[in-house]
Amino acid sequence: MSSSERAGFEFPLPLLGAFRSLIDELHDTLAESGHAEARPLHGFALQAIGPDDTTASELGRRLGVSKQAAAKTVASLERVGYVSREPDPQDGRAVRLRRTRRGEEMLSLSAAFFESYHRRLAQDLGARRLAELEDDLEQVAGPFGASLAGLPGWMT
Amino acid sequence: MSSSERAGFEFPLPLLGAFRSLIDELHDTLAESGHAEARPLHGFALQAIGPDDTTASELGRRLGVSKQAAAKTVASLERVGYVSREPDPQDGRAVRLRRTRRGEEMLSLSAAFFESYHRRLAQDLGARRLAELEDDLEQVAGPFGASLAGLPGWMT
DNA sequence: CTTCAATAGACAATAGGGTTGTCTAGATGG
DNA sequence: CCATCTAGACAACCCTATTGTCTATTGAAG
Repeated sequence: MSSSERAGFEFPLPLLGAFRSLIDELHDTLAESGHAEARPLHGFALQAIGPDDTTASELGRRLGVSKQAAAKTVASLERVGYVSREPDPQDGRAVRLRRTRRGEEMLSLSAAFFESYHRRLAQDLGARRLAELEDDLEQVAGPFGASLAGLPGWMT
Repeated sequence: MSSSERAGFEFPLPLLGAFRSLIDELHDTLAESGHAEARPLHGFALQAIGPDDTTASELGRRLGVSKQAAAKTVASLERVGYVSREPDPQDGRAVRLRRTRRGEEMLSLSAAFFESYHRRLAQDLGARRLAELEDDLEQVAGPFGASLAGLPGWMT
């Protein structure tokens, strides 16, 4: 019944708020587990890199940013020890990126947090409501559901 | 039944994706209505300014950023003609910000878009599902539901 | 084998937006 | 009247994004 009172105006902010509170909570948890330097972008970039080797250019394409921007993200990842860079034996131009053990650990901790968060939601909302929430969100998100191309700077 | 298959991992992206696709669609619509220069930040800032006069410092407090950052946002708003600046007759230090007619028009167009988007969702999801979606999102968002303090730069 | 287009990545310049620190002018209360 | 607070301007600096330019290497076509 609350929705009949709600204006269309009030729909977007909770979407963003839910995302932010979720990610903020994740990084609080990560910080308590020895990953205080982790930034939200790191997790997304590490996932985009994937379990196998990649190049900075390819990462840029996956994230939808320029290769220069990707290179800077990689520099940040390397600085905190989440990614290693080694020359490509096959291609003299390329530098192969690989997630380090610490990078993998960060992703594992994130996955564990998301699972726990998910279980908490199932308790708070009920399994059916959570299932419907996820279905509806995917429908609303559409093809953007899995991309975060050029998020920083997107508002401005 | 799809949620039983879903990992906790897959929850955050649709939240962000839904928000982005919504805002992107809004700005496509705005661009077609003669507001091509409008940026997402403008809408949020104009709403924070409110229908009455405000100062840049107050805007900074409302958005949760420094007054210098707010001043730059105001400069951007003034550049595209969404806000006017006039000296405060009561307070010699202050500069009163006021939304211009064009700023109000941008907000009206946005409101109309959100209403239309909302109606479309009600059709696609059904009124009950939409109501539940909104309730659940607000619960998940928690106190962050209405704030966008320091969004740019938050990821990094 | 040589030439030439495409690619990886580095470097520089530029554009924003964020922050803190400093400064002046005006408001305010003891 | 003076001490303190506030608004806003200005500067310096950090960070990320962009485009443009450059070298080195690859790979394919002549």
